[in-house]
Amino acid sequence: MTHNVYKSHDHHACIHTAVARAEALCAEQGARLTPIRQRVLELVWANHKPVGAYDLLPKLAEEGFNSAPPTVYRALDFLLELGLVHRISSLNAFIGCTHPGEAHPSCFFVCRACGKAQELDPEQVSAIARQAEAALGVKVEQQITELTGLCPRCQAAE
Amino acid sequence: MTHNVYKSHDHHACIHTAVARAEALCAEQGARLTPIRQRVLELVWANHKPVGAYDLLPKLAEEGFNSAPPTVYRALDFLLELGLVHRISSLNAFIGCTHPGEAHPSCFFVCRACGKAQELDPEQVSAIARQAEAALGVKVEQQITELTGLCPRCQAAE
DNA sequence: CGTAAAATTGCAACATTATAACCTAAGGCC
DNA sequence: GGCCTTAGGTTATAATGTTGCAATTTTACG
Repeated sequence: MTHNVYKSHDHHACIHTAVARAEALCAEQGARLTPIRQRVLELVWANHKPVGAYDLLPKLAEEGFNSAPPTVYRALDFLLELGLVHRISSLNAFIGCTHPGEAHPSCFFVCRACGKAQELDPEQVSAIARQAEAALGVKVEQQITELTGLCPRCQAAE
Repeated sequence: MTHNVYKSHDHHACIHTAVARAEALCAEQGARLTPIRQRVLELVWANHKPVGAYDLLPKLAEEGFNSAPPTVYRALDFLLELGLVHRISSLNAFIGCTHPGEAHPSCFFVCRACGKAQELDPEQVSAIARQAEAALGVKVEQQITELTGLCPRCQAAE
């Protein structure tokens, strides 16, 4: 686990790092990190909380970007494709990936009180896939794990 | 793993068992398995494929049940509450639980070709929760794991 | 029983999330 | 420049899920 979002940290650096990694990955893959795509990535990284596609629309509009649903979904699809963001299915929301570039399952803990999401070590999650493959003969192509509960701070606050 | 949905089996028995377990669980908990709720459970168990809420509406209508969205969502909420069905978030769909009554995380493999879903042993999934709790100090309340890929039959067919 | 409270259902409208279809504009390449 | 591919703009619509309230049924209990 590279980082713990429930501890205080220089969040500006998180955003900066995410953009730098995106630029590097796009250069490597011959993909274009256009202004809309970059801005959507930054907005997804605005805090460590999963963000809905429709939450992004007004923010893009404020900044003079086009902001119809297809615009933001296309940007999100692009970022998902490159592994720069993950989708949290149980929330219909999106969150920045902390280690893009390496193929890995999506595995998050989301605090139900403060909403912050922490990406988890995918090793154990991959083990589930390997076991399913061994037990059933299936071939796993994608997998997600989503945990919900209370982060340390919100447990204390209750 | 109690059962492998990718092998041929007497599926009529699956439905029958599911209803019998539901009746027992409701009796135990003082909950009411009304006609709508029972029929929704049966329809969810119609095959081993996750079913969307809106897929159920016309089937209920055919049989003379009321079939507005709230009707089916209320029935599904009831069944979820008792752990008789699980929700597959990545598909916006619902599927019968193979071992209701025991609190356990939702963990499924879904074949992207035939659509059949197999519930998996939750032990490894619970281990992920325990590790997250140890590493981050969080308290896990709910968790889901969803694997996608190809079942043995569909691998052979490709 | 009989009545009050609780649970369930019917119903209409609406909110949220996501996609389709079709066209225009911009960038890459010979 | 001319051609192709990718990206973005625009409108409409599909798919999924919820709210609020009234009517009804069931249960609890004296």
